[in-house]
Amino acid sequence: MTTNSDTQPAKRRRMPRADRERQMMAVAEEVFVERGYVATSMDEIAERVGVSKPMLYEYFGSKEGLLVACIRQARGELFTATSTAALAADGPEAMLRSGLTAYFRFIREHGRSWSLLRNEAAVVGESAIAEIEAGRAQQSELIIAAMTMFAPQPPPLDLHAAAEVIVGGCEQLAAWCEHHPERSPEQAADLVMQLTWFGVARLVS
Amino acid sequence: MTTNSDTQPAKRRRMPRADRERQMMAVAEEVFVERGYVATSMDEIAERVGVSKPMLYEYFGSKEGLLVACIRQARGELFTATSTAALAADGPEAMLRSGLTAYFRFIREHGRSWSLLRNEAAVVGESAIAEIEAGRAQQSELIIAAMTMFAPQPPPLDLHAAAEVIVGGCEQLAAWCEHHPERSPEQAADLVMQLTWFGVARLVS
DNA sequence: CAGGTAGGCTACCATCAGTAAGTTACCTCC
DNA sequence: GGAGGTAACTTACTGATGGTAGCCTACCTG
Repeated sequence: MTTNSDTQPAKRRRMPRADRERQMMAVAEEVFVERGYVATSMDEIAERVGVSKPMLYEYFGSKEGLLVACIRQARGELFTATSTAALAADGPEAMLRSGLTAYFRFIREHGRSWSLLRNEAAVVGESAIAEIEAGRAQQSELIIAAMTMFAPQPPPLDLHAAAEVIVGGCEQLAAWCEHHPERSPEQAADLVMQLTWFGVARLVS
Repeated sequence: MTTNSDTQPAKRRRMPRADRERQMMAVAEEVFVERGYVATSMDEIAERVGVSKPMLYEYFGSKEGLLVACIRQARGELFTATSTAALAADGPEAMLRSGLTAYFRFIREHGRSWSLLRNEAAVVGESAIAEIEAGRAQQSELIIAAMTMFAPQPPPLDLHAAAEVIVGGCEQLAAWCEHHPERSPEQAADLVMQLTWFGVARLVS
């Protein structure tokens, strides 16, 4: 059952490291989401990949390392989505709105895996938390950069703090939206704009 | 070493269940914060309490149960702090500001344990996440209640969403403030007010 | 002081993260 | 087309740890 040996060509083939790593991460993300980090065993991931456990350790070092790799990839995708959207807009208000919209769209599409990875990270220890925090910092700095782009003076410390509030607020709002699917990503972005734009505009005026 | 039997009076004494539970939770919170949830063993908690492992299972059912109990207690304390502060103020703006200030003060004082418990929760599975979410919902409903108190019509759905944003934003800002100790709880509360009050006021007008 | 009960213990199991040491498919270079 | 090096891969194990079964005993009540 595990090895599909009914047709001879499907024998487990060797695979270049990069490909195998991608495959492992895809399977790992799936299983982590399905079972949760603690309840997931490395043996199960290995079995689903069709490979033996030491390979996972060869490539990712530890269970935590595997989780961190999954998080890092997800965060890279999220950052690509938001920064692309933001940079395509003109003017600070449009940039913030575009970035927010892209954010809520991304979360809606990758919602399950994203929230799981975000949540499960903390249990692991230092490195996974650090990875999550790095993701938030990335989003926060994107906001700061976009806002500062039109207000050349160095950003006030309050802008950093405000960016943190927005990032945290969006995260929570995205989670809330999962239970309120009638709210579209655009509406969510609009609400954050209505709630905070007045305050942000004053900081970058 | 484990049993301090050098002086005869210090023999391990039996203790009523409620007291023992409190003691266990205090020790567990300490160890969870110190090591992180995954790296903490029930044997270690039991040893520090001065009791054997099955007692922990007798009282809390599982490692997860113990964590959930710790989180629930912390969340109760936080809610007491914020709701007391908010209800002592008059007028929606003062209420929100008081609640926020109390929140950031509480986090600053119980910061380590709070963030750890919050973070570590997710790794466990359903019930710990649920506990954390319940805490956020509690704060969010407090905000809604305080705002609605002066705007008798039923709260618009946007107010719910806005409350979620504020709760999430405060959480993130509190974490950020740990790395920026020059910012006082009052300043943090003030920043959130400046950033969001305009938007909130429009919802409850 | 009998004796019930709640608090407590020892000793164990099953699972799972992580590792050591060996095997083999595939590619390269003669 | 074969030698042989290397990277992919395996089997078989260990130690730690969450969780449990079954027994013991301190303390209180009568």
